[in-house]
Amino acid sequence: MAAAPTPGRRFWLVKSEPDAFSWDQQVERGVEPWTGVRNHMAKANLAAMRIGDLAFFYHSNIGKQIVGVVEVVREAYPDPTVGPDDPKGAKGSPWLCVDVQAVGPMPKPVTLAAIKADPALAEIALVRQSRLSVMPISAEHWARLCAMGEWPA
DNA sequence: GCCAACGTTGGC
DNA sequence: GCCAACGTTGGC
Repeated sequence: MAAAPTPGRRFWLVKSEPDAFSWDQQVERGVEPWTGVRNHMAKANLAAMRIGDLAFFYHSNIGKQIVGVVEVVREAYPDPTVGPDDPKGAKGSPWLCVDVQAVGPMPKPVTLAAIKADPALAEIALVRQSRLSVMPISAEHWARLCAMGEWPA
């Protein structure tokens, strides 16, 4: 069961529309570059990720639930999907991506409805900033969400 | 399909 | 630098 979190390890949540990139695809590929983030706050969060950090994999729009856990295996580097004619990529610093590896599926996916129904989770960014696609999760919230999902580690 | 939230763009 | 218009995201 859950030992104390590794010191220094931080926790995140990343969103993907399963139509575009799903948990099943993440599992098939193992390691996958997390690309396409075009929001400065989300970019700052990518830049803060360290190898060994863990993130919930959340399906937005379809499912609206946490379906798995991934681990950061490569820290932030320039997003190769930014084209030279990308209006957002052309100016200023490049957009970033990280590589993540599937760790395992959430035994019991944690739905947005369940998260919203839990007063202890009322402050998480998933609820408060619904449009942010990469966000930090506190150790306390991580533990609670893991418990809700019956995550074995 | 609608709408709220919110980031971006462009006129001034 | 302000702010209205517009586009996008994502929940409902």
